[in-house]
Amino acid sequence: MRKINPQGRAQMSQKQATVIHWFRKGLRLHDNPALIAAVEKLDTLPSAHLRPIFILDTKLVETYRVGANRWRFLVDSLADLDKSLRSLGTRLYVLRGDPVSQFKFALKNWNVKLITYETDTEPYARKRDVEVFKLAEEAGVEVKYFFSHTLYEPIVLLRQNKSEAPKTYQKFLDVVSKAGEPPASKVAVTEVYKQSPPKDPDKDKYQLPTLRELHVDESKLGPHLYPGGETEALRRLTQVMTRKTYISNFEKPNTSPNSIEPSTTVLSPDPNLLICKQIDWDVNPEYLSAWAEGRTGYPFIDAIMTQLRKEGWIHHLARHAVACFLTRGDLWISWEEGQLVFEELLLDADVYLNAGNWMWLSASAFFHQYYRVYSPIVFGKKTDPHGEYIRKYLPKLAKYPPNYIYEPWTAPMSVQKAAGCIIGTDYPKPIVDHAKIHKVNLQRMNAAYKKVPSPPKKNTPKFTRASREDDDDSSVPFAKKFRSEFC
DNA sequence: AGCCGCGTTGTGGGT
DNA sequence: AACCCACAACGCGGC
Repeated sequence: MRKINPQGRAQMSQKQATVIHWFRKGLRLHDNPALIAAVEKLDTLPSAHLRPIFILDTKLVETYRVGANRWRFLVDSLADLDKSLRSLGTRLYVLRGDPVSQFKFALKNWNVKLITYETDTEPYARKRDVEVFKLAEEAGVEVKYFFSHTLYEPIVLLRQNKSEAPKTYQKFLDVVSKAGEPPASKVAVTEVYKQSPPKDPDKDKYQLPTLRELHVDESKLGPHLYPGGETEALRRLTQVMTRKTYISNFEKPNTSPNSIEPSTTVLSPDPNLLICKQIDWDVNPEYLSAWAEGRTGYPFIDAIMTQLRKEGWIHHLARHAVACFLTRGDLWISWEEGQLVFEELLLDADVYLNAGNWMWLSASAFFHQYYRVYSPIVFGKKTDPHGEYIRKYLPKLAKYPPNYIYEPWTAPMSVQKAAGCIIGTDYPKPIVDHAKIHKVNLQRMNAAYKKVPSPPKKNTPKFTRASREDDDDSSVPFAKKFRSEFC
């Protein structure tokens, strides 16, 4: 007669197969290929248990600077996700601790058959995922990951660009245009178990986090304008999509102050990916105020700055001319000073467009042909040879003949007297000699561009160039392929 | 969405 | 008719 001992029975129940879907960023049921893959796996494993998990990295909670509102957004999102999962006969299991330890525990105790997740390209996530992947590999457990956080697989785009991130807008467009159509979105998961759900062995464990647990100082919470969660997000999306005028005008953001929050991915603060060239700009309050107040002695520049100050709008090429003059062209003052003046004076100032355009024009980012220097004398002549624009905004110079109006300091004294405007008395002499200073500045730009940026920290996961053989998925073991892309 | 100097080519008037 | 010459227009490379 065989003895049945309770321990053995417990052991038997632990043998129930488990499929893990690891939620990280994509806290949603719709358009979630990794969740779909997890659910599909259940078909081949009768009575298997799905564990949708979220790991609260407690060390991160203690050290990562996240505001109260953002923590609340996460708590909201997880609660909404849990609610949706419960309606499908499952739930969210919130594990606590470092992800590697949590997976060690799970792999040891849950008879895991498959782990699925959505890829995350942030450095912290890549390092974490590589470690978890190794653990799973050692345990002989299959892992499936999917690119669904971004429209395209970043690795594929990188490969198309020789494994380098595009740093100009044109390059970015080129790369995307060769990538073809992004994959179609996936329908929401609406069913998990075909039969009645297996019993939850951890009914009272792995509960949702609370604000208190996350040390949220509730006095720092702002009004609850944007609750987190898939349900609320879809509601807002649906609502926006009914506003046809808003949508059709969205490409012209200058008409709409209430735009959707911009993505911050392009301006990542990661110090290893510094986008902005670090240039040794001068601090020169005299030059700065002369520029801002339209008394540089260059009529074309001063006329533009006068129009800006008086009327609040200047043509975009005029913006180019004065931005170049302030920064790399002549005065060698930081674009951030110019940004502040434009922000103060431009009726159409948009903080992101303004900052981006100043970086562009100063050749600090996106645009790098720094030897393309606008002349404060000849640039305006091409479209206004008689200087009518200058006459309008600088009436002191209105009587200068066309051949002197762009550089009145070259006019003979007789001409200056006849025009009723003595240079150096009635209108300033040029504060810099453009012909000389722009050459000096070219050398300074040259030096700034030659300066090697500080090397990336060691151990930072880095995209490496994949060899041609790796393109054939079937010939390369999954783990090797994964490492070649993520380690 | 630069500017300059240089060389080449084209043009028109004059000898 | 053939040639000279000044000048404009254009393309290119370097910064």
